[in-house]
Amino acid sequence: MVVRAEAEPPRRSGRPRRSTREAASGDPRSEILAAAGRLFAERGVGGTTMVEIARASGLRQSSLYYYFRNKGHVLEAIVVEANRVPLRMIEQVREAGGPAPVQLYRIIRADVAALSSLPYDLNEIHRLAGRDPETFTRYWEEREQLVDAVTQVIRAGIDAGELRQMHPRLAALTILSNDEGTQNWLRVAGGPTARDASATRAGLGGTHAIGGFLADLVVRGLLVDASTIDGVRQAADGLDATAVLDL
Amino acid sequence: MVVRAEAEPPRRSGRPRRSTREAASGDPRSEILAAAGRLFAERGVGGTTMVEIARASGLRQSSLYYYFRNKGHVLEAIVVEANRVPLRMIEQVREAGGPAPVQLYRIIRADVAALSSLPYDLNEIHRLAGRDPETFTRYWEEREQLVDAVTQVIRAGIDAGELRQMHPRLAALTILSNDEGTQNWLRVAGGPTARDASATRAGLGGTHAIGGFLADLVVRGLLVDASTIDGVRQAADGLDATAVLDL
DNA sequence: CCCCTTTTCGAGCCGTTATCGAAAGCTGCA
DNA sequence: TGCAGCTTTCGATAACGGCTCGAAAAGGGG
Repeated sequence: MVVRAEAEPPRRSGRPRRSTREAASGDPRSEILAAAGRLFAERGVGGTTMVEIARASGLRQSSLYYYFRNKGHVLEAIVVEANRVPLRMIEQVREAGGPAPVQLYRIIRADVAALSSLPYDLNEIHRLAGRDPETFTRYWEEREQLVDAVTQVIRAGIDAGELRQMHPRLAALTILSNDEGTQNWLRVAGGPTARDASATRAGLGGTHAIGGFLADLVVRGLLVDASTIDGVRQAADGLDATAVLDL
Repeated sequence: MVVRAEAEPPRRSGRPRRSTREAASGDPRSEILAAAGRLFAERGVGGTTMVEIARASGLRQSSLYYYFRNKGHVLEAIVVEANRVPLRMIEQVREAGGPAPVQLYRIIRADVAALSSLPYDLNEIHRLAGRDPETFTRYWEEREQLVDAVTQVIRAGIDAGELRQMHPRLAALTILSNDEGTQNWLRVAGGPTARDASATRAGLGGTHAIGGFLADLVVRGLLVDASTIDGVRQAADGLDATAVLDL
């Protein structure tokens, strides 16, 4: 079986579709991804069948395999974005400069918001990607970059004497997994009763506020002088107000 | 279809098994759970089939349904323990008394260790339980108790003027999800390369050390006077050294 | 006009969950 | 002794999901 390459050379000829629906936009590959993304978000990866994805993109089930080797590869194509959004954000924050604690504060707050606004549950992805590292090489590479970036910010803070002495990578991993953990209960919302994120937000504040709480907590815990947290928060607020991070 | 009740009235008669293996211990129900537990731990829930569970407990696939309505109920029966272990631990810590920050410190450190030593990945459970709240009622109830308990500890700390002013439930949720997040990367170990928890521990310390790091970070972030963290840690160390928490 | 390439489809294989009815023991009672 | 009823196990099979395969249905170039 040969799978249609990602970078498309020729196009459009072939046997006509039985269903004409959704022939709208350009290439089928993107349409499949769009449809799959919607469905994964709605019902989770495990809860979505290839037949459903096919129907939603105007194809028959078996035609999907012309574009993707299997279901995992459909997911992979969607999910590279999951790490890229936070990566871009961190880059922007680092370029903006400023003291390490302020950078860290902004990173944490924005990361929580970014992860929470992903249509799918990052934990599900994380698990699936863990079970099939071959398919998800890109995912793991970019996650590693994420850890590296945060590690460097922390190291800089330690060197500048602003952050306490600690194992920078351990701290980075802890922070990132905290962000993911927070995303997780924002999504599941602490129980089956209030399942969607908006319900949680109503009770406890938006993702910005909740991310802010986490950032406050963590950065304060890392600071050499905890009392400087107020200045850090104000600086972060100022920067986030002016330079809107485009996610 | 009638499922054999959980509390067993009569027992043992019926058609003999084709395979005699594993007729060892008492009731089949426990044997199934034991086997399923092992397999879930080894290959994850999704990666384990009912045929495998059956074979491992000396039965045929269809016989499992005499004891459990479906695969989800097998999982549910195993997984109630997931919340009970931390619950018992928190109770012990609270009974031991002492300042709220110390209690919190001990709770966080022990929770990370407890979650990490679970044979299965709590995140997978969390997700499955979220998708099927009916089956997992007990799970959610006990998780709610967990949140409540931590909330109360925090509230006590605030009232005593030891912890900063904050939304106690928000803080409790954040802390618990951080523990879960930490468990998550301890398990997946930051990437597909070093997949088992021991590999991670080798690099960054045991679950006790990593839990300690998180506890340090979080409690310090919550303290009114961050400089008291050293006393808190020492108190916690002392208590954990003497009164060994039985998990 | 016919062959080649591209795209799509239908049929079907295989593995998994779950159901159903029957088989195979045991127990107790006529 | 024999048989009726209960409990436990099994085999067959339905339903469904992922994935493969070979062929059909176009368009384009010689």
